Amino acid sequence: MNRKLTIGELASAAEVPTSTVRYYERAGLLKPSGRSASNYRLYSEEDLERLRFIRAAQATGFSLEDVTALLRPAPWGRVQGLIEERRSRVEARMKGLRDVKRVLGAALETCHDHEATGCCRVVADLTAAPSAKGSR
Amino acid sequence: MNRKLTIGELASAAEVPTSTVRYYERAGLLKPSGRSASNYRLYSEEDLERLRFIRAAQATGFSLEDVTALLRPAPWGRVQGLIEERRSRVEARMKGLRDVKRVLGAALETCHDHEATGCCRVVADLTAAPSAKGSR
DNA sequence: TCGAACCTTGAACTTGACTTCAAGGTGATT
DNA sequence: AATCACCTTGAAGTCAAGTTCAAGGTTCGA
Repeated sequence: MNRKLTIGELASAAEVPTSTVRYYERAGLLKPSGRSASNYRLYSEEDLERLRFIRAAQATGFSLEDVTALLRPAPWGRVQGLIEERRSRVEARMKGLRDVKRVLGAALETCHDHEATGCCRVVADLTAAPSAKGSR
Repeated sequence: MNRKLTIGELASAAEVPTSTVRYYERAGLLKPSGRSASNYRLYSEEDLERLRFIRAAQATGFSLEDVTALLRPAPWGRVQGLIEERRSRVEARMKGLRDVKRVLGAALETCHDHEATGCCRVVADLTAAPSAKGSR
């Protein structure tokens, strides 16, 4: 039990190419927890979870540098602040996504409205400018 | 009223460099709605909204190609399907973000727990592997 | 009428995130 | 003992998304 994975096993479990895993290692994001007698990289289940986290964070718009910061162990005391900061960045992204979703929903309605015209120029009202209003 | 904006005005309203605006034009994402007598680009409020949308979508992990697709007017009939597809991509990102958020929350707790150790290795339990569970 | 702060184009450069290549070693099967 | 699918390293190549550069034209306040 608790078997170690080779790079290929890890990679296919997380659905990333092995080349990417090696790249993440170069980038300091994911080090194998060991090496086999024949110098093969060996990874633990935690490494797999870490890799999955990297991909999840990245897929939602964080750069690898961001992810590095997200994953970096920090001396207690700073941790709380860091996490708060990280959470607020996530919040900001969520807001962005909600905007995008709203636009898509609105688009659907609008399209439906003038279905007759045969065409629809999505996205008329959008992110609702946060400041500087006056016209209209 | 309904004044047209120069590229600089547009850019500062949306907080992007003018070079980026020109780049988006090259990329086919945002064309000025007109030109001045002296060949300056001129943009409408709608262009500004479009630009803001581009940035919002992009900030949440969509590539410019994705955004192009999101914004492309489509013949009615295909629109509905396209929007559904786009919405599901947004949903996927939201889910990813929720995972990241959860991890950060968990991290905070964990840190708090062994505050005494002086250090915290964030992210032990993560995206909760969708399949292949058995250990632990 | 001058200078500062804008605008134009095209082309070259940069950065992040990978991918591909070359030249080999390893390990399981036949 | 061979073959094939894995693994190793280092270096080079690629692609998206900008940024920067060079060489000029424009607009506006002093």
